[in-house]
Amino acid sequence: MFPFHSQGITAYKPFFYYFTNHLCLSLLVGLINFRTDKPMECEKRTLINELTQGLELAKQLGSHLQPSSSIETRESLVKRILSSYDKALKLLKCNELDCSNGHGTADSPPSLAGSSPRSDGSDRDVKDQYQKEVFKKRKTQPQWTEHVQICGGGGFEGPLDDGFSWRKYGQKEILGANFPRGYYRCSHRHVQGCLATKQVQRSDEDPSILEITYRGRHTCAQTSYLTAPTTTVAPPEKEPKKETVDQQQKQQPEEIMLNFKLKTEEFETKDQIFPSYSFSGEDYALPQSVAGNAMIGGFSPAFVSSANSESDYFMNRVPLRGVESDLAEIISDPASVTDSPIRGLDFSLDPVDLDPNFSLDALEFFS
DNA sequence: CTTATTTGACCTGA
DNA sequence: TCAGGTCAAATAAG
Repeated sequence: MFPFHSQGITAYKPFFYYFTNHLCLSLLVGLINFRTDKPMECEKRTLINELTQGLELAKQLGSHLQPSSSIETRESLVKRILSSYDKALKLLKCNELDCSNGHGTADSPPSLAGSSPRSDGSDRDVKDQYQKEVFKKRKTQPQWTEHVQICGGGGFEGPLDDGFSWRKYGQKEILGANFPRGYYRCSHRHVQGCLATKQVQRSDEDPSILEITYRGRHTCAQTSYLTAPTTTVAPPEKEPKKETVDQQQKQQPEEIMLNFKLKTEEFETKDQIFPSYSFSGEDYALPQSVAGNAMIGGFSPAFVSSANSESDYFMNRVPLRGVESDLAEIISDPASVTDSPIRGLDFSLDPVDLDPNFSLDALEFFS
């Protein structure tokens, strides 16, 4: 899979520099253009964390260049680096798509207030129309898959607490799969018409790996963004202990490793991902503030805990029965009224002319 | 009582 | 026709 497998350490070194130079830089170009709108802080932090972790892992990779280091170790590091940068790229790419499509494009569902389920007449028509709209959108929504490996033990709440508020709406046995697939949608669907969904399925090959397929971007005003402190303590486990796959994942682990894979958002050319910038790569230094955000094991503590903070916990309690109560929640949340409901990243990817000797010290930009 | 999850039925697209 | 995705009544949990 990797060039150093067959050609040894010497062939591997350029590969390492390839990571540290080109990958980091192309992503940082996006970050440099990052506007600092407050609601974006969480995603910005996530992006920085991903890049920071990538850099740290690349450093580790550099220290494993000795022949004594195992290929497995190096391969693991490379995978994790790819994971970090893929995720960062995803954030950048998604935002770019959102910008080009216009932000508030999420259609709110037709009002379902007062319509009884599966009733006949016009209510049924409206409902069918909405459902068709959902199916239609499903095909056009961006889709990507994360592979999350869970290891260790502890209170990690896993992909169900990825900073967004999800509600499980179904579980299905999948043909040929050993484990059922769980279906989740954004808790704010009925309030704000957010059509983001995700599917969680345990891998057949390695049950410790969860394949999480996200569909659609959140167009809702996730209150976690508004209230997320940078460091919080997770509230006590509130989830019931049940024997479903998705429940089990919550009781696993405090350390996870992300194996992020883009499925549908392919980049057209390598140059898009790896522009031909060059700089002296090895001698980079992270500013303290950035390094302080470095993740341990995959998720930024800030990001993971943001959805678990006490304030968030209650802010995320979205009444799900009845539009009236949903509206009441919006009204009671000033930010929902005054802020744009769109929480997508808001930065540009305009081309930037870079000094060929550009150094990663430019990270100070973000401190 | 309120809210979240479960689960069988229904719907859609291939 | 069937597999996958979604809905919503029933049920569980707090």
